[in-house]
Amino acid sequence: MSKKVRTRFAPSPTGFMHVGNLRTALYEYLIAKSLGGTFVLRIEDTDQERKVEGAVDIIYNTLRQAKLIHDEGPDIGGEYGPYVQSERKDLYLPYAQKLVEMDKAYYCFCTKERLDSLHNDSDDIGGGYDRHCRNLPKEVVEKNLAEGMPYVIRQKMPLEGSTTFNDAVFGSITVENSELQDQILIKTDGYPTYNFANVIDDHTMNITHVVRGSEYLSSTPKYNLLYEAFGWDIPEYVHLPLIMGKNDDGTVSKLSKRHGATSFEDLVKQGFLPEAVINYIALLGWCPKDNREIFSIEELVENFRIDGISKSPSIFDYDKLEWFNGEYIKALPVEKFAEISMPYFKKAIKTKELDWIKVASILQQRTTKLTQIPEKIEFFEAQPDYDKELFVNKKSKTNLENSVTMLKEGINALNALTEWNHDTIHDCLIGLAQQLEVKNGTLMWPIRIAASGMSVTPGGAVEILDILGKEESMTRLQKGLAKLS
RNA sequence: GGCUCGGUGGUCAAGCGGCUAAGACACCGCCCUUUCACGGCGGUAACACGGGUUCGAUUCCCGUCCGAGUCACCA
Repeated sequence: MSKKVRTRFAPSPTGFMHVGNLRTALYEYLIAKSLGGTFVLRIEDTDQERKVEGAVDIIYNTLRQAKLIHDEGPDIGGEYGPYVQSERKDLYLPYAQKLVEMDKAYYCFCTKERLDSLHNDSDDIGGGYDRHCRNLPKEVVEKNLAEGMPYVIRQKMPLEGSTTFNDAVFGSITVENSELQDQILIKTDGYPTYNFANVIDDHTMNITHVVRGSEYLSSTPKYNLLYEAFGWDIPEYVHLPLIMGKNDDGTVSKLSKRHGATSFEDLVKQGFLPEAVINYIALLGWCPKDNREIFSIEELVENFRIDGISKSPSIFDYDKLEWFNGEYIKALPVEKFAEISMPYFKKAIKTKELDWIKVASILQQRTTKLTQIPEKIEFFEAQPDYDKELFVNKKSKTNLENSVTMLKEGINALNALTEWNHDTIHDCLIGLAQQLEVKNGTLMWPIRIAASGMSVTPGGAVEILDILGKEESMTRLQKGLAKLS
């Protein structure tokens, strides 16, 4: 109850933001903010071989778009910097050496080749390191070191006993120490491994809640042993259930490329709104007591509770995401919707000058993904070559014969209009239907078909004529009439 | 394979010893309607299995089965 809550998001700059990662970031943010704490961004780039150019910018951009604003980080600083592990490189070795002094770690001079053969020899999986260097005489170690022989530093796991730790979502977990590998702490290149750097950084940065995917559950005892060796307080562990994808054969596995878009950027590219993505993944593994579904990031902060996190893995459901996206799209002011849709409008409409607000207003209620837009409106740009059978519709009571009449009458009536807008067109057509003593659909159907050339359109006949303008409308209606005669 | 974790409809999930086992997505039907959609109403569909504990188990314990994660000089 004493310490101020601090969580950290510690991604590796791999070049894209997996939704599982993003969800971890989200929960870290929510835990910190819901408890009045601090959210820290730390870049874990200890793997020099996997460095990707521009990857850090992707992290910043994603966090910004997702509205997960960090309080400390490489770009804004803070009192626990530096926040990039490669810039902290010199920090780790002394801790590892201290562990060696305490006999909790040791130098290992085994070559890559020896390790490889070790893995190959053991036919059953799980051979691991044979602890070859665990008890090298001190003189040998010093001699090797003096000769500049490459080395790693390994953690010296207890051979007996067991280690128990507590997790906020999974509860108490006990593992036999004999199961634990003498994992590497410092690599040959001098960089710490992820596991080691994590412990050192989390402690020196005063992190109170270690939040991460449940794939780390089995390595957590090793962390505990490290904390205990140093005599440090053990943080609160919060392991999150994994996000899975459904395979074609019905099995499930960790969400990956073959399941569809898995990165935040890809999702956005596919026409999903950042808010919708965040809202959806927030509910993947967490549930409020009242089972509400629509949450802004601020509302999530208000309602988030760690005990609402579930243990079982969940499958990423693109259908449900799409539903969320539709809800968010519908909730947008039409001007805003028009603005974010503009790139998609332009993709379909290259020459015509349309009233974008009107286009947006007929699209907004029926769009669940922005990428659906172009195909829905391309008929405004150019009419597709349609079959005259489209004029036949049972429900509207239209056929090839009466469509001719409807079109003729419609053209005459519309032609007489001096003002061309939604209301005048609407009143004109509705009035005409009454006058002809036919149901609205019987008149509207052929007109909509002639105007669009499509059986399914966003908006009805009136909206389409309005957007098309009088001149283009009349041309299309005449063409439709010609097609029928 | 060892170890660890998990198992409520197709999916996300509520439930935390007693309920006709919620809700949402998807699917189906009806209504609304100038198409589609939106919206409204309704429907199909679940406690993996076997033992205990208990007056009573979806809920607690054990076993089985199934699934996942992990066993790297990757994070």
